[in-house]
Amino acid sequence: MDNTAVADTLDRIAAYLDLKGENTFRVRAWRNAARTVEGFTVPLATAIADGSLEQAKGIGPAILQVIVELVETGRSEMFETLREEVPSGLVEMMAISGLGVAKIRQLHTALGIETLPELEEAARDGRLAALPRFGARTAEAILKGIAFLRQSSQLHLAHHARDELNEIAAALAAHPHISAVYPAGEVRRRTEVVRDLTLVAVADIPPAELFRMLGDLPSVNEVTGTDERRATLRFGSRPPVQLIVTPPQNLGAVLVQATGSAEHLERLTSHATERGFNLAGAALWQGSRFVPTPDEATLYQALGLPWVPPELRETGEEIGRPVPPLLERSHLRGFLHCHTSYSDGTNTVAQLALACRDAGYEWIGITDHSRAAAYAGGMQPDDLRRQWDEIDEFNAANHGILVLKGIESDILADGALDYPDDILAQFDFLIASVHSRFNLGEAEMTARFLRAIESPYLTIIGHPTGRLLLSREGYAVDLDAIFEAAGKAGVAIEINADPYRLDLDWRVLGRAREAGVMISIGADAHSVAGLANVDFGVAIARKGGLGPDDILNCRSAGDFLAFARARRE
DNA sequence: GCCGTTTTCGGCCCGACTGTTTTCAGTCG
Repeated sequence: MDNTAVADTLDRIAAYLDLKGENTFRVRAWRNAARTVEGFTVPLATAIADGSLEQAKGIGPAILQVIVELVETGRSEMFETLREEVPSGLVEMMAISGLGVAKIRQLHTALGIETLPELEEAARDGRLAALPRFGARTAEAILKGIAFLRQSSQLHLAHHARDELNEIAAALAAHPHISAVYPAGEVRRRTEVVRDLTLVAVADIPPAELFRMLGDLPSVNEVTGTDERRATLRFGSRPPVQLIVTPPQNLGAVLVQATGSAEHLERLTSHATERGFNLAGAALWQGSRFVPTPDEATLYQALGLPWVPPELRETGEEIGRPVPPLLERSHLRGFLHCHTSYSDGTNTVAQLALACRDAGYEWIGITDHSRAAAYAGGMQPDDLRRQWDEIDEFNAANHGILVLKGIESDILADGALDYPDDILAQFDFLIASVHSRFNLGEAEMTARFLRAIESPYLTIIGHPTGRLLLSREGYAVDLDAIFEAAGKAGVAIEINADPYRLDLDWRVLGRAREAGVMISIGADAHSVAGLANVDFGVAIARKGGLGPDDILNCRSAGDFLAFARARRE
């Protein structure tokens, strides 16, 4: 079992214990252990062997034993027992906003509710609202929550979808008749959520024959919906994957069509038709002449068009336009937005800094939570002084990366930042984010941001809408008003690269740029493993058409500091 | 369940809002 699966299982154990009414600190211990496991950048088997797992904070004998069992055998006695004791529907209900374990337990005991459909029925027929401390509004909120959950369950977060596809692609690539496998669809276009998992395989035998052979593999549960070149495969309990098979001479045409979007393809097809081509099937034809397209560039070229990077294939308007210079990971010189063990991260300043150095960054901005974020171990003034001393000491030792002193300050309800100015003045830069009071009206929320922007110490606005993909809508806020104010004030706005956020949305990046806003890529890393988030931030910037000149992290440390200081003078 | 020590138990993450009550339990970040 890999690290992610182990972390998921630990979280699930925590949920079961919680639902059983266990001590909350015991529950929290399992949740914390899941976060610790996520923070490991080496496979857990390695961490078990070299003793580093045992040494890790939050991993005691009981949890260690379960992790070892999971890694070695893929299952856990404790987990299996819990799974039999607690109905799985109750765990699903924990994802409904407004429903916590206490209420779920009450529903279970009082009404015998064990599944989402049963919950929905009780919310509709009035039984739920009649319970003590429930009511009509709660029933309403739960129905909305169920609807949201249903919708979300059809979708995958980008990083989950990518991991699924990569694993299956690797397995398929080992097949003797498959020479290459490419992720396609939304995963390749780097959308923030993904509906369909699509792979393109290049094979040297007819698709039907290949599908038959794949169907005989023990890891493949099901091959369905077969037409002449596509089938839906199910590997074990994983979500279904659409596999499209092509000979090498049509790879370009097939990959373009498998990648989409529908709007891009529609425009591309009509462009082809106007020029006497036909792109409807699995290949490109010019009249009755077959046009080989061994890669995508050949296809676009045949149609007299520049190749379009997959991230930009959305509205169709990108066709025929020159491709703008797009951001690449290698352009980034600075790493921004990370949490250390001073607040809710799992690694030290030095561990994060050295990992960033090894990943090729020149500088890193440390941004732990400010004091109002008590739930996340927000920093008291004493903590700040200790961290600043630690950073000074680290920088004095010349480790080959510069550490900057930052903070992720809460934006309080009235728009004030979370420390007095004399403390704010001592940071090299500031990220400021909203972490509470989400349900102000749009006008009040917007005013809150505008007031924060007035502070000369603010450098970057963090995760501007507060959305959590597939679990929480962003709060109501006038983004364009914020763009305008930030652009004028010289305040940057973050693309939060946490794959659960990806906030700003790529669809609004063009408007931010037009308003003169600098964009920063904020990893929101809570461990060394979180450094990998940056890849998602880069993808979102590219989808929004942004290049290195638009991105604050592409500056040298000196230029970044000058950007922050310019506001204070 | 884990941690840390003035070690083998006591403390661990807390403050504010929401919908329900009519004083507060439950949820959230």
